[in-house]
Amino acid sequence: MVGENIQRIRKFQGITLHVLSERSNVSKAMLSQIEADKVNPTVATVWKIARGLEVDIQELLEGAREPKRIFQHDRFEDITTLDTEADGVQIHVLSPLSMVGDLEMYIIAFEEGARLASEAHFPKTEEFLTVLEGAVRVTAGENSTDMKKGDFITYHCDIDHTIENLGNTPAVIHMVVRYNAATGRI
Amino acid sequence: MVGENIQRIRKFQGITLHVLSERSNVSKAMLSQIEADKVNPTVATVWKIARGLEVDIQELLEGAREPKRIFQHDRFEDITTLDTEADGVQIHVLSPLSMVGDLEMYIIAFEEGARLASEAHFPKTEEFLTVLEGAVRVTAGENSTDMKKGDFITYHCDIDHTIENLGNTPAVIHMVVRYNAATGRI
DNA sequence: GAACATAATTCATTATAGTAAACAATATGG
DNA sequence: CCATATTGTTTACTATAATGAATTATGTTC
Repeated sequence: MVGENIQRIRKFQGITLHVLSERSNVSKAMLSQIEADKVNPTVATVWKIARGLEVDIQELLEGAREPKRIFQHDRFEDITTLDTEADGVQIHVLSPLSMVGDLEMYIIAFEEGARLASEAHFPKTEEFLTVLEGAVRVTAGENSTDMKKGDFITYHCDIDHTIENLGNTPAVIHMVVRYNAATGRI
Repeated sequence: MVGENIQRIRKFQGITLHVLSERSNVSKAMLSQIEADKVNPTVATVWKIARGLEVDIQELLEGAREPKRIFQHDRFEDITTLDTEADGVQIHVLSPLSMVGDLEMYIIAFEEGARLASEAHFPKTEEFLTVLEGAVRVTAGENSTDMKKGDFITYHCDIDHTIENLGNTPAVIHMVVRYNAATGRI
């Protein structure tokens, strides 16, 4: 997976293994083997390659998931049994009452460990979430994503979803909820 | 650096090297050496550790990384977003290109004295502005309002309008623009 | 402070990441 | 065609990542 990303970016930039080797100080033999997924590079090597390609290391690691990711069952149970509804979560409604059911905007603050669980909204409802401070984990269905300050995510929320602050500092997010009342939008 | 992050998160979770070793399938000897920065782990090993800690691998590799933007509709997919800067105004586009002309979201940073002037948008276009840091003055037509951190305003912007930072500190706002394209929506 | 338990570090060994150099494959030109 | 670069792969070797077992440190309880 890492190899595919490296090769894709290298080919896109139109540079050879030799050039990338010079720019990254990684031998072209190693680059060849990494791209062919024959070896298991160290983080230091991937760092060098990322610098040589002038991309962020996450660009190279994206999609590089471990084959089998299993949910830790004990932890999952812990989370589901917590009854922290609006406990440690402060919701600040920005949008006026006239917009309820249309387009709603909030500032939401999470204390350490706080979580906000939402049941499925009406069909085609979308949420737009921007992290203003700290970090949160957003889980919608089976998908789960960790986000930091400055990160943005949008997702359909016609399934149950949760937002939780796993860090050791308060987290603040900006949330926009749009209720797509049978609009013909994409 | 990776070692520091791993140890910090492990200590925060209150688990031992032995437990993390079981959860990650990485020997505690290796974990010890990685935390002490005595070795140079492979990405596969760091992946296993990240899974054991239930964090994203970027959490472990990060020093200070650029904010990442995620666009998730039904599944995770990447988007391209634009960043423009001119005259002390930095515009950070959050929403994906697929939403242009529909619902757009931005983080906009103003240096001291900077101002952003917008011509009239299409009819019935609305803007929703939240001040995240500092203070700004919003002028639409003859109306003018001063806003500070935490304030929220919504206004129709089918006339020229400007946003300016009159203070002596940088200002940051969150902006939502909705183009009401003759929809039957309220 | 001896005895016990638990946590983290070192030690000895194996597996493999990483390199330089040789090799193979693909052009480009005369 | 042959010669000569240019690009990517394979080989031979060295450095070191990774492991399990032994060792040292850190508590706890009697």
